[in-house]
Amino acid sequence: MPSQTFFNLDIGKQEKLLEAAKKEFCTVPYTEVSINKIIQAAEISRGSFYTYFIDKNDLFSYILELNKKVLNEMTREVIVSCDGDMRESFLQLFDIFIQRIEANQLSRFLKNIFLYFSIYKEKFERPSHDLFLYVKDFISLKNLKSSDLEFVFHLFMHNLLFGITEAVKSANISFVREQYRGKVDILCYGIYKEEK
Amino acid sequence: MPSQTFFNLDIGKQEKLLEAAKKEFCTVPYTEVSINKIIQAAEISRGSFYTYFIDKNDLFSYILELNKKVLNEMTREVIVSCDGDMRESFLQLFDIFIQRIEANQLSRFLKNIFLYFSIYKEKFERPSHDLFLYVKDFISLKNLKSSDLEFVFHLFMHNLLFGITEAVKSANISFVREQYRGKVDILCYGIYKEEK
DNA sequence: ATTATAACTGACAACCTGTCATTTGTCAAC
DNA sequence: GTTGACAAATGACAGGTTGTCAGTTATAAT
Repeated sequence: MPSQTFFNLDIGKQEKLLEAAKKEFCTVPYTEVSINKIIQAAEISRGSFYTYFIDKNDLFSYILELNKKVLNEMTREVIVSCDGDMRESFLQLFDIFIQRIEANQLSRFLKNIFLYFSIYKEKFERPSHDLFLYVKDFISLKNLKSSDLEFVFHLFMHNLLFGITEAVKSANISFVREQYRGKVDILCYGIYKEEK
Repeated sequence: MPSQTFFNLDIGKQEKLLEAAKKEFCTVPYTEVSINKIIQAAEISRGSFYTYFIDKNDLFSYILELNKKVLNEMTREVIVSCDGDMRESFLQLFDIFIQRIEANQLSRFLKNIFLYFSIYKEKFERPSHDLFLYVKDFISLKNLKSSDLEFVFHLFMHNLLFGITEAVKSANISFVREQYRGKVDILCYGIYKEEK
């Protein structure tokens, strides 16, 4: 979160900095983002920057926060308009995003977040993909509905990784284990009571 | 991948470098890993390092690769021993990992990868958690089995983010859209044909 | 006009990475 | 034993980074 000093600035100056930052975050991946570049573009001194924000991550989180509000609001609205039905909500949410992408209403910054997210995902999903290729012929299709097997495999892996992570962190392993097993069954049998 | 020069080194020297690197990767998060520290610990010169590996990521990928083989092999074995049944396989995989964690057989490096993964996850799942709190009261439970609602919400969000990411990247949006809708139904109705 | 407070500055120390001209080691051939 | 050729190792260097802090400037209030 920015310091009070930052909020004391006149809006123009605040926005100039935020715009410069957004531009930089959109141009290069997170690790390569240079505070030098940002302060040059925003025409402020190094010292000033560090009175506003703790570090790069603080700045990034703040920009994310600004966008999050809009997204949160939108998500809630969609869910309400769908009478709380998750399936319908998430089908609609996707379409709304697609529409915005096509209409170019999705800010460059958000697009970049998604692409950044995608690089991040790749780092963890590429291994998962390799593993899938390595084992897929051994997976029995007997009990499975015909569905996107790789996707399903990723869900299971995702869940497994998450479970192990929790286990590494947690003291109460048997609790983590029960949670894990419950989630496996959600994946197997779904979350909806009846078929459509 | 390391250069041929690296493989020409005698095994002792190779391992000394890899051990130093592992230690460093286990001590600080990826971005803070310092090649300086590694070469000091491994007692090699800066120039040598750069003839062995392209950069930090190259080194990291290689160490990951060394571990991956073992994990891939294990996964396949478990799947085969479960006659290809995914549910049973993933239940067992978790238990095997837990066992290794408890027996301290899981290398410090792998543990750190999981913890590192967890920091990463947090960055993307924290927002999702906040969002969940923001909308959960509006979600209708009518059609849902009683199950871990937050987990389910994460799965939907995960899927949505992935779908949007694909849409941002892809040219064929209607294909991405169909895939997405299929996945939503997998989440809703599960992947197994019959209830247990 | 004086003072107190808030905001700003840029030089600085302490790091980092990747390069490259040069030195050192090794081994085969003469 | 000497030479030459190639592989490997070196560390100083250029050009970057971040975060700090003592000093300066602006603003507002008495």
